[in-house]
Amino acid sequence: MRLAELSERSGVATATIKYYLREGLLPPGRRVTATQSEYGEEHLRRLRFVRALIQVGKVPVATAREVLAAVEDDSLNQHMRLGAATFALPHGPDPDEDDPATGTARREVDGLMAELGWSHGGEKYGPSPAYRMLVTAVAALTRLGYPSSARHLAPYARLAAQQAVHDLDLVETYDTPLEQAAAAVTLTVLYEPVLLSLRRLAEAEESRRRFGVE
Amino acid sequence: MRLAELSERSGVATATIKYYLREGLLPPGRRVTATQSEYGEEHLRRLRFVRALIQVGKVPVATAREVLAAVEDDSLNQHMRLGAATFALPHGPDPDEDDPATGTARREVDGLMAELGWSHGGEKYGPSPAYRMLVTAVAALTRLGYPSSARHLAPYARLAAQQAVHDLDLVETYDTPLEQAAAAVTLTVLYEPVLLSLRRLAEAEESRRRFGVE
DNA sequence: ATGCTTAGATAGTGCCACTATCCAATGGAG
DNA sequence: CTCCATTGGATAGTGGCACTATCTAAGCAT
Repeated sequence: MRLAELSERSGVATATIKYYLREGLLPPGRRVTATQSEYGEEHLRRLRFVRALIQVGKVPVATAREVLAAVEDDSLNQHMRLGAATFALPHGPDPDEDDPATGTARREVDGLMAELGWSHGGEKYGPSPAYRMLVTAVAALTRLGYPSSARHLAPYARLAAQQAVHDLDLVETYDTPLEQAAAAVTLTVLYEPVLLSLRRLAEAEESRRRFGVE
Repeated sequence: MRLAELSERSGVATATIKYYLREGLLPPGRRVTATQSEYGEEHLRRLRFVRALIQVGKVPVATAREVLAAVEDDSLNQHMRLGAATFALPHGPDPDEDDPATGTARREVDGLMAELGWSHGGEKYGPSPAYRMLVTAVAALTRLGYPSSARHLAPYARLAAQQAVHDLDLVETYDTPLEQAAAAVTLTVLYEPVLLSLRRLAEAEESRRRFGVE
């Protein structure tokens, strides 16, 4: 298949595919002549994955490249590989250490982690992006005076733990480490909008139940 | 308090505050002279809220304005007010109706909604943004060959319902409709990074448990 | 009275994800 | 065998967005 067909079947403009090739999100095709390359089904699949990461998962192009590299890095063991992929994911601004609310937030988060027996997720490489993201968000809530103590967060954390069990069950249905790593990234990135919208729908339902006319 | 102090106490540059005033995210201060205005604690609070929406919640400026308008629109009843606020929130690209995967996704989502007894969330105003977001995300998963049937999604939906119960419990701790609406937006927008990072931390924990070398 | 601050207007910046244009080299249609 | 559409590759341009910088006239503070 040549560029035009790849574009046709993926719904991505040829100029954009060239851009992704330049950026290293797609491997080059098999060179046939000086001006033609041949692309296979694997390119199509990869292109769809990249598109989903960028459009649905809102992952920046540069980040997508790092995530894909981590997924395919076979110098890592499986736990590290999954970690590397999720470490590269977008995670918002770092905590503002000048703000006293950050200190408060950190103590609550640390308390929560301890209560649940979770590790900070990054003894070797510093706190994980997810941990920093959590501290930032909790600090913002704290500044606004909304409840964000370990006690308030614990029920949500327990629900998250149940999500994670489902997530990893699904990952383990795949056979090869590479497929597993790809599945883990998909689960983390593409399931996020799914879970988010499910929660919003559930909130609407619950709101109708409590406040709804009708 | 004058502009400089508002900037000082919020950590937001004066130029940015002027920008927010121009964009209607902040009400103008009380005019003291032709070139001075006085701002109060309420401005500070509002500014912090706006900042949190934009920086932590990644809500575009134009969208933040709409959300704030909906929260303060007292021509709506409470359920509608909460709905209007969340309708305005960012929700990604609309489903691609040309793609057969979208049809498949829609059927699964509709089946799931029926199974749970949820309404589509928008009989009067068309499908809700959350519903469209869910269809888009499920279609993307479908195209990539990942499981996204109603059967797979149901456990996550049930967890979302539990989150929603906690969410609305918290909303109901506030007395006035306005505070409740503000709390609902905060919960939807600012809790999202919290839940997201909790899930990622839980995944890391579960991954360590299953794959981890210690 | 004089230097700092402010409101308000306008223009510029930096980043990002594309998108458009060119060129030389094919390659397939007739 | 000729000729036009397509390709890879290089480079430059676009549009959206969230600021950010500059300027001016008018106070206020000392």
